[in-house]
Amino acid sequence: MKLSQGVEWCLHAVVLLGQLPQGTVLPRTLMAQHHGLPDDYLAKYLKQLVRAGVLMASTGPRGGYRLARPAERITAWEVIEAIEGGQSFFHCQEIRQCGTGAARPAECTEPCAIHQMMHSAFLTWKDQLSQTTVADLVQQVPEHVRERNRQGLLNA
Amino acid sequence: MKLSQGVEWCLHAVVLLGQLPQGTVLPRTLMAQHHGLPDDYLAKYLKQLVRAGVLMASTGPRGGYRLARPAERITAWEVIEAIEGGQSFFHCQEIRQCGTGAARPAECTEPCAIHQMMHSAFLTWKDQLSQTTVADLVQQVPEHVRERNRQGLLNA
DNA sequence: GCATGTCTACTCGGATAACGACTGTCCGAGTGCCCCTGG
DNA sequence: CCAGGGGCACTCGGACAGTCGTTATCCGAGTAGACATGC
Repeated sequence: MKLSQGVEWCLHAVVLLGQLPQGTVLPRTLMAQHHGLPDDYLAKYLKQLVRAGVLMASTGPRGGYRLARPAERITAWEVIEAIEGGQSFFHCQEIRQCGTGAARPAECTEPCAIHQMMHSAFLTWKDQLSQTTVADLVQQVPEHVRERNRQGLLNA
Repeated sequence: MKLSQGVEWCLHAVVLLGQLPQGTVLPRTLMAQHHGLPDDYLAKYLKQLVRAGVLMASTGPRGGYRLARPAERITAWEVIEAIEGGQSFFHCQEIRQCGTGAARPAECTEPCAIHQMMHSAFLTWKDQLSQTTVADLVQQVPEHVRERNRQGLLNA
């Protein structure tokens, strides 16, 4: 099992936007070149971020993507949710109710122990990612790198 | 992203073995019938549990699978690790070192913020599953269900 | 000089192939038990 | 009646197709700005 690489790309894209002055619009081409990513394929994922309300897109000259909200109010989980769908990666098939040892529906009023454990672990994972904002990630980028990125992107 | 269904099957299989007297050997056919699973396909996953040292297999008449250790000393994570590989589901591609905005290797002595966050969340997930043993899961199965399973499987 | 209309270049969005992993199935290898046979 | 050997049924293990999701790519729709033109 592995996450789509789009998760990494989108997180980097959002962090990149978070390094620029609030409201800055960045064309996809620049983003892709900055990280050495295929422009067309990156579009597939950024589109999903727009749908999820994380980014806003504008077309035409001087168009591009910008953060839909201040970086402090966008969590890493929102980005992952937009790409991966946000549902638990464990899907209980209720096999306890199948086969010769099937439990009766009356005995299955609540999820089985395995389901509960997996769901609990997933919530822990999700919660941890929900507590990290894009602003937190931006702050961990060294200042001189941020400055270099601003110079490279705003003057382009 | 989703976990292989083999994870669910194997967890149920291990919990089922944990309900029987210690050292009980159960043929795969019975296991599959008990949960209504395809026997041949289940083999694919149980094999991996044997390789990982979670189960022990014996062939021939009266053969089958049994727990390699007492249920108290087998964790849920071990089962998942045997099926899914145990590595983090986030693979950092170091795209910060690619493209026009590439960081120099000297600036990348430690993982990037995104990598650190994802890895930390993964460890939390993994640790939580490592703290749950098969015995814990067995105890959450209602006693009358356990008794019914014992009757159904040992007398077969 | 200014307003207006058109035209061009730029940007995002949706639709369409190629690849790989998970899913599903088959047959062969090995082993322990049972039964038959001979003493 | 007992010991030994052969046969058989049972079980796991590895190898081979099918299906779905991720990956990768292309082209079209729409828009904002710039330029030329007429007043």
